[in-house]
Amino acid sequence: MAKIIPGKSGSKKDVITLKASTLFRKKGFSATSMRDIAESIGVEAPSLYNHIQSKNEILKDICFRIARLFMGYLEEVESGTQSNLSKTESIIRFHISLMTEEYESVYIADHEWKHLPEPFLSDFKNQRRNYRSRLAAILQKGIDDKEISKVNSHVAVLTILSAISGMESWQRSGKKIDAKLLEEDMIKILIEGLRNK
Amino acid sequence: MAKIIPGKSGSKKDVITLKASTLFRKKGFSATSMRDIAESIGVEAPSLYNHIQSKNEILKDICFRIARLFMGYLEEVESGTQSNLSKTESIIRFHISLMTEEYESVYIADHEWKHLPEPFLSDFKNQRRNYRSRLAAILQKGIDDKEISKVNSHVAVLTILSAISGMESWQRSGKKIDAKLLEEDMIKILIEGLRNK
DNA sequence: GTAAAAAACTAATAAGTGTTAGTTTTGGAA
DNA sequence: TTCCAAAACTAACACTTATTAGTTTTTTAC
Repeated sequence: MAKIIPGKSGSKKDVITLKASTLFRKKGFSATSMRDIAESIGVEAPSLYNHIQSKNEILKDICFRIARLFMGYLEEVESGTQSNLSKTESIIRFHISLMTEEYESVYIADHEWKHLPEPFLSDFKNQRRNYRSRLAAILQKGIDDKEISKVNSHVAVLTILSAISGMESWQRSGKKIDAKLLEEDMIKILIEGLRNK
Repeated sequence: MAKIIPGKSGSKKDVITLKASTLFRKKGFSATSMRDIAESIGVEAPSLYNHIQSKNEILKDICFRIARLFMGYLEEVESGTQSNLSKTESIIRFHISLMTEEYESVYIADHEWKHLPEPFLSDFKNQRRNYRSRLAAILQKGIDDKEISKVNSHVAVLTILSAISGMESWQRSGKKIDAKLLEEDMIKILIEGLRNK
């Protein structure tokens, strides 16, 4: 009866992914059923299978799209010529902006990836590890140049990424704080915390 | 056949809660079945109901115990006479130490509370909000005293709590970094990021 | 050693899971 | 109008879910 109408979002698969993202973020991947997703679109559950292969595929698509975005930007920054502290700031800003623009997907890639089936789980974890150690390498260079204060670079990466990832709890909570202010204050705390004095 | 043997942990209910915590953290609350919990103890699922009321009760116990610990420490600090930056540091240190000592439970209280059934969900969210705004109040006083740099206090709270909450991903990853080093470096970044210059 | 209480067991329930099969409806092109 | 493919539908599958009922085993207390 009802029909999946692709909006500006693109294909019907995209509509499903979008609606599923909202639910995965709100209730978690495991607690979200295919019937939940179908209902939020206004369709019966089996109809979804005309457009997707499985529930897992939706999760996989979300996680790897986000991973690709982050990895792409990291590569851009790596080949740049700015100082390492400034490279770090660029990456933090990218994380924050992606978090504000696509926080449902970013949240899922951050918190629900553990439900990926193999071999995607291993692949994702590798990409994650790779990303973090390359970010740590940038920080380490900054530390060696005495531009960044002497801390364990992996701890610094952890601190940065976690701080940003927690933005989602603000995103949900009704935007009492202006997005730009949030970004600037968070940058201030993190960058001043890292800067060598 | 097998029997639930209460170790040093206390009652049999405590054993169940402990084993459940490990699974809830590893697989998530929804993806963990009562059979999973039972198996990890070496017992059949229905036997668990001699000691607990429901799966939800386990989650409730975990979340509220952690909430009580944090709230208790906050009250202690609030009534202290140290500077506000130093109060903040105490609280950060408490968070970090609880995270290293009881990271499974802390992780669950941090990430799985959304699966609490009403009215516990509302109660928990209220406590959470209350805790955060009281922590923000401490920071605000520090800002007014020009001891802490001028940032939005709620953003600062968010940054601090999220940074610490991310420690769990290190906890899991095989402790390559020494716990004390992690604590000191994280404190360094956060406190130097907050200190007024 | 025996009685009572605690805690395990098996069997079963009703509801929910992702997904498939087979069928009907829909929308666009000829 | 007719035809065809896309995409919806209903019915059903095999399985898993939390939990209950009823029973047997184990532990505790005397």
